[in-house]
Formats: sequence, C-alpha cells, structure tokens
Amino acid sequence: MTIEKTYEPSAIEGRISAAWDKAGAFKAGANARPGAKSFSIVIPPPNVTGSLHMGHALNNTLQDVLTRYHRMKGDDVLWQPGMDHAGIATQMVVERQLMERQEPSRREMGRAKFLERVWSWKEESGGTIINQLKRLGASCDFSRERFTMDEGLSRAVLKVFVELYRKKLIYKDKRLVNWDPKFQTAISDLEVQQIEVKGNLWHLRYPIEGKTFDAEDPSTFIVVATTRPETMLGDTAVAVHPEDERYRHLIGTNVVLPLVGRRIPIVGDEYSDPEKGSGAVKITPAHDFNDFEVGRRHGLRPVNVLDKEAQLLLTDNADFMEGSSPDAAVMALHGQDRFVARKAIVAMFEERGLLEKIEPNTHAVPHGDRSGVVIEPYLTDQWYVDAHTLAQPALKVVREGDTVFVPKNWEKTYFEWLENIQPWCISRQLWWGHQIPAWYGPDGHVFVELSEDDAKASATKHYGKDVELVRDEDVLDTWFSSALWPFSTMGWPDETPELKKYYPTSVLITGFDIIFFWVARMMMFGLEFTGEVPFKDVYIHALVRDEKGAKMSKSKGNVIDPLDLMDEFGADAVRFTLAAMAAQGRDIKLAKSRIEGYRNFATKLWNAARFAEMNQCAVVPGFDPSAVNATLNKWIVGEAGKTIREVNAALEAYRFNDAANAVYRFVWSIFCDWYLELAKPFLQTENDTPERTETRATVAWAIDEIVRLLHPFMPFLTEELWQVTAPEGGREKLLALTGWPEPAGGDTADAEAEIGWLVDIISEVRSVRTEMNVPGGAQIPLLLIGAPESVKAWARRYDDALKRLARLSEVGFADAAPAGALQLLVRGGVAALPIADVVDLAAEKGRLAKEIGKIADEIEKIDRKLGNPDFLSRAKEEVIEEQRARRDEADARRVKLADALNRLEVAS
RNA sequence: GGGCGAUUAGCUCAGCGGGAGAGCACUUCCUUGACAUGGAAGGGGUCACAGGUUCAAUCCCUGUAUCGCCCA
Repeated sequence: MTIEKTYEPSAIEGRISAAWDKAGAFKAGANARPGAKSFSIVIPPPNVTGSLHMGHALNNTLQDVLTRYHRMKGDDVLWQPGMDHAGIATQMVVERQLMERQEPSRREMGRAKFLERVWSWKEESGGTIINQLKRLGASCDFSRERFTMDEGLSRAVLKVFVELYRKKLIYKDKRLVNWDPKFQTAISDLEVQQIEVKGNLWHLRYPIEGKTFDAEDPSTFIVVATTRPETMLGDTAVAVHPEDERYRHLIGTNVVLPLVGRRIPIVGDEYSDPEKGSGAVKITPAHDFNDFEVGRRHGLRPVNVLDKEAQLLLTDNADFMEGSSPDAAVMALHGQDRFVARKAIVAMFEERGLLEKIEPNTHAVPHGDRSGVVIEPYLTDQWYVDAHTLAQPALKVVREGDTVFVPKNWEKTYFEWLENIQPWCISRQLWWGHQIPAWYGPDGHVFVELSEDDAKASATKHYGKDVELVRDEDVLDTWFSSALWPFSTMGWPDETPELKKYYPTSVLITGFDIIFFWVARMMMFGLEFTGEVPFKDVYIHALVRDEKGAKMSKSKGNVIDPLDLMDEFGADAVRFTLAAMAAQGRDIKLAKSRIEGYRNFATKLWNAARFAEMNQCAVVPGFDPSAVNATLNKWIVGEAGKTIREVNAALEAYRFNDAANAVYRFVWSIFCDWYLELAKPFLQTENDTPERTETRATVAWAIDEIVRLLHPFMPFLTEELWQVTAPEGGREKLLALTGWPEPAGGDTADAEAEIGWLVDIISEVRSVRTEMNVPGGAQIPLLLIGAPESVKAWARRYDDALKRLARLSEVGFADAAPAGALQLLVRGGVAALPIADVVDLAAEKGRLAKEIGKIADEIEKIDRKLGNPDFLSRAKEEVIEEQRARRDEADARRVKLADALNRLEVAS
C-alpha cells in the first residue's frame, strides 16, 4: 500500500468507523484475554433530545481513552452507551413540533395519543447524539444501547419505587415545591437557576389594628418591604426581629391586611433581618420557602393565592376568603397573571397612601432552566424519596474509600450536598416518563404495586370488594431512572452475567455539575439495591470554556461546536486537544490554535510513516526489539520503553494530559527530530548492510509502537496507519483489538550516553554557528580535542549524521585546539571549530565571557549553600551530594571555558 | 454570607520543598531528497502581594488583592 502525501481525516474517518463496526470491535469482551479482569464504564446518558457539545466531546474522549487502553491491554471491557428520556425537554420538543405543524395540542389529543407522538419522534429524530459519538470515535458497545424508557429499565424503576414505598423511603407529602408555571410541573431545585434581576423593593404600609390609619403618623402602621407585592394577598403574618427596638412592642398585636381585610399577627422571629428593608417582613407561607418555615414555627396557616399557571386564584378560594373581606377591585384580579397583578396591587397601595416608597433592588430570582420562566414556590401534594436516610450509606462508602473521587477535593462537594440533603421530590406533572405505580381507591386510599392487577388485588382485599381504581397521573423525575443506570442497563433486577462481570463499574467519568444530579443518586440507589457501590472511582473533569474563560452558552454566542472542529481538523485532533488539556482540577479554555497544533502533530506522524515507507522500512514479523545491535536502535527501543511506562502510569492515575504529552514528546521530539534524522545515513546507504536491515525493521517497529500508544487518543489516524503499514498479507487484527505495547530491551545507559553525546554535540555546534553568524549554507570542519578512543569511535560511526545535521565539512581529531578556533564543550569534552578567519574573534570572546559569567553565578549560588553549616547539618545527604556534584560539574565547565577564552586571547 | 478553585513567559496552560517548563505567538535563518500543517537557532518570567514555617519556598501555612465557579 502507498501512503498518500497528505493526511486527510475526512477521507478516512468514515471508513475506519465502518471497519470497527463490521468487526464488532467494541462489543463487550472484545479482545479480552482468557480470565481477564473486567473494566467497565457506563456512559453518563445524554438526553435523547441532545446533540454533541464540547462537554460531551471531552467527557466521551476521556472515557474512550480509558476504554481503548484497557481493551488493548486485554481486559474484559464494557462501555455501556445509551440515553435518558429527558422528561421536560422531550415533551417540549414534541409540543413545539405540534405547534409548528398546527396540530392539536398535547391536552387536546390526550395522553395516550401524545405519548405515541413522543415515541415516534424518538424513533425518527431522537438520539442524533449517538451518531455524533460514533463520529468522535467513541468505542461504546453500541449493540447494547439502552434507553431509560426501555422495557427492562422501566421494570427496574417499578421495582425500586414499590420497594422503597414499602420500606417507607418513598411517601407522599404536601410541601412547597419549585413550580414551573410554564410546564405546570414540579421541578427539582437543581433545575432551578438563580438569576440576578433588577427589581424593586416595595415598602408597603400595613395599618395596625385598632388605630386609625394616618399616612402622616407612623405609629398607625408598620412598613414591610417585599420584592413580590402580589403575594401579599396570601400573607398571614408580619415578622419582626425579637430584639428590634423599633418593633418589639408590636409583637403580639395585629395588623389589618390592606385590600383583603384579613387580621394577621405581628410575630417575633429571627428570620427577619433588621438591616434589610424596613426590618419588618411579610410572611406568606404558601409562596416562599423561608416563610413556610416561619409559618411552621408560629402555627400560621398557608394561604395559596395562585393557580397552576401562576394566575391569581381568588374566586371560590376558601383559604383566601377565610376571615377576609376583600375589595371588589381585588376580586377583579382573579385569573390575572402574577406580574399583571403585581402592577395592579402596587397601584392600589399607592392610591390609598399605603405605598411608602419604591427602592430599586437587584436580587436573585429563581428561573426554570428549561422554561426560562420565574419559578413559583407552590404548595402541592407530591411524592418524595427520603433522601436523608439513603444518603447515610452513600456518605459512608466515600468516607471509607470504597469509592474514590479524582481529584479528591470533589468529595467535599459530595459530602456537603448529601449531608444537607432535602427530601427528593420525584413526581412530575408530565406525561412523558415512568408513570407512578400508585392507584387510588374511591376514598383516596393508595395502593402501590408493580402492576394494575396487583393493585386491584390489594384493593379488593382492602375494601372486601372490587372497586374502581384511578392511577396516579404523575410521572417520575428523569433522574429517578438515571440513578439506576449502572445496574439497570446490565439487566437488573435479573441476575445477569453482565451484572456479575461488569458491576460495580470501574469508573464513572463526569463533570462536577452532575455530582448532585447523578453521582449521589446513583450511589444511594446502587447501595440500596445491589449492596455495592456503583463505581469504584469517580473522575470529575473540567468544564470546557471559551478562549477567554467564559462558560459557553447559546445566548452569549460563544459556543464552539465540536462537530465543526472535527470537520476542520479531524476528530483525532479534537480528541487529542481535549485529552492534552484535561489537567485535573482546572477548567479547559479552548483555543483553536491548540487544536490546529495537534492537527499538525497528526500530519507530522503521517509524514514520518510516509518517510519510513519510502525507505523500505517494513514491519518484520517476529522482530525482537530487545535483540537489536546498533546503538541507535537500542536507544529508540529504550526511549519507547520509557514512554510506555510514562503513559501507563499517567493513565492509571487519570492524568490524561500527562499521558498525551508523553506520547507527543516521544513522537515529535525523540522519534522524528532525532531518531529518524540519525537513522537516515544508515537507511540511505546503497549497500545492503546489517545496520540498514536492522534499522529498517526498527523504524517500522517503532512506528507500530507509536501507533499503538497513540491509539486511545487518535484512533482514526492510528488505525489507518496500522492498515497502510501492514506487512505482506495484512494485519491479523484491527489496531483497536491489538495488544498494548510493553517496554522492551534491557539496560540502555550505554546507548543513552552515546546518543546523548551525539545529540549534544550537534545541538552545540548548531547553537554556536547561529550565535557566531556562520552562514547556514557554509560547511565547516569540526575537531574533537583530546578525545578518548570511545568518543573517536562514536565520531567515526556517526560521521555522516554529524556532517549532515551540524552542516560540517569534516570531523577530525586534534590534541589541542588550533589558535583562534571557536571552542565548545560537550559532555565534559572539548570540540573546536577552526574557523577563526571567517568569524569575529571579539564576538567569540564575548560569547565565552558571557557563558563564563553565567556559570560563575551558578557556582556562587551553590557555594553559598555549601558554605552554610545549617545546610550541611540539616539537609538530606543526597541533596548535599547532588549540590556538590553540580558544583564540580559547573566548575569543570568553567575551567574549560576559561581555558578556551585564554587561548583566544593568546591567539589574538 | 458559606464553600471550592485560580493567579507561573505576550496568550493557553503544565509543574513543584533543593537547578523555572510545554504548546502557540514573536525574532532571525533555512524551500537540503518525510513533512513549510516543516526544519534550525533565539529572545522573553522579582512564579499576584505581604508575612510566617524551614538549612532551603514558585511549591507548605496565614493574611490581602483580583478573578472564576458552586451553594444560600
């Protein structure tokens, strides 16, 4: 096969994907050695409505790096993919579609019909993200793709709900919830976003009972400050701080609620902050979480004044009417939107002289993260999970190290949240989701069972006769089913071979924003139902931000689409960039220039492979790297071994950036820059020498090693190279299914000394040449001064490489440097460039003097240390030794430099 | 208000109790037979600030400043 001149990702990615697919390369257990230990990851299931963004790209790149690494190592690997059903988001998408097509609305068509539409939407357009993951190169076992609404997963949900209900860990309760008036459902407080809004603090005057209200006489009223005047219709108290001198005497008296006429008490409660507003605060237990608590403390009744759409609910509202005599103007507000009502009520206060003042006020207002509307704390009946009880084992396993967070500091966040966890509201007033398995009898008695038949049976037993049952209309929070994901996807509640082999999973990889949503909940449910932690490690990765560090968001318009990047630079470059920037504990600020750089890296390797091919470097079956003879080849075998060890260690510790950088450095700075350059003379001789044969084989071997090491990061490019560099008869296996490299060769210290010398002398000559302005094209002679036999042998062996890379006319030997020659120090030896006639001797003297100055500074620094008795007595022996060695080395160098300078002085 | 994190080269970031690093950008040179998406050589940093611990601090501790995130 011939390698094309340029590497074009778009031309090969699809083909490679298809090859993996055809070979079933990602199936669970593919490439597993007999008796291999298992390695499993469940994907954090993306929403069925989702499409790939940078966060997904990072998250899945990291999962894929680990998955491919373990698969190549021969572990029994499962990467379980799938999606969640995203209750609200999906319903939104389908409802929007109905609207656009001017079809009947959700409510018009009814629940059954609507759900049919959702399913058909899912079949047609859901899950585009799965294909995008394939484009990214994710090596999930796609044959096992699961969906939280699958039959099996739904069965798991039912079982969990029923069992928790029987253990009294699920119950129904009337509490305040975060109510989304747009979707008309409860949402989790994690789905609520606090947004800073410029609003007002309205100061309202509440007349004190028994006094005649007089706007000029402050003793006749009390001023309360509020950001939500419309809720005053539901006020059942005014709270002041018990220690507040201004109001203490009023505690126990009443005010008459304006517009409504309800008599409500003034209570003393520390919730009221004397510093804020007027120091007195209205209490509306049915419409504020804090007020709800105050109400509980003082036995105040909650009065709900809003309906599900957050419109005023006054007519026929018994709670509201009790003890009230509202104005007709107020009653006219029935059915008005809360914000319309706000204006109207403020206007009424103003008309009556009850508005003290309006103060501009910026404050945080809760918004639904999906709907974008202001969330209303709302008093409703909902189902709850006793999260506090379930949290205890989940806290314990992390404290005891059964599950480890990486980086460790995220454990704090996890603890923080679980320690203060509130009852988890799991019911949602949606249609799309797992309908709650609760049926109500005619008297409202509830039967929670796995099926309607079971519920009927229970009801018959309970009532002593058959009765009509009505099923609870609500569905469960999507996170309820997601929390079962690590085991429900493996077939739980059945005892499957998958569960046995792959559960608990090895690691969960996710972003920190999902610790509450998901990690903690999986942990709670996993422990409760399987008795084991769902994962041994939790790797928390960074957030991907834009170049300037801002969070990517559609509204800011700074979103970088990973698909665009893949089009432009190839999936491999995008993946490599993300992995190389995934340092622990830090966000990723993504700059395009970085991706471009790694695209160049891919090209570099591609061209190296092309060079190898042009030089007949073909894979030799059975090649043994530990048996090579040429020092240069021993050296690259040793360097490859070091890199393999580095990459292994980094990946085992989830240090993705270190792993990526180690491969990068090896490929570019060692293999391309030095090994191939130094190998050229051996490869390009006309004669069929043993060195040529061995070097050709070693180059091919090294590229194989590189391609394997790089595969987890750049799967497409490497798989392609693996194919195009295949020996006669092709490769036995796809690269994805081949073995992970292992370090080969023995002690390479000798090879390192030899090649190290070579590299140093070339670098030194190049450096001096530039500094002395020797024209690039000029070939100059090099003399090794007083070199020992070993060095002379090296010089002869690499004569061609030396001349070529340092641009020398010849390499000779001498006992002393000729007068006026440029002198350089290489690994303790001296070399000379006898070109006094073409360079400026004064400049050379300057160069030497500068270098001597630098080294003298260093020696002085070390001397100061070594002259310190405290240092000598307290520092570790090896540190002192190291300093002495450094000093000796520096001093020897200084002497030689001084010598060189001296000789120059004599010559001139 | 509580918590977490950051502050290192122009930019993006590694690193770490004893010799300041990478990539990109920049300067100069090189179209030599893998690669100009390339090669070679350079310049550039009181490691935010102030104290403390230590023989030794960019690194550990405390505080300050600035920025970011999460939770109230």
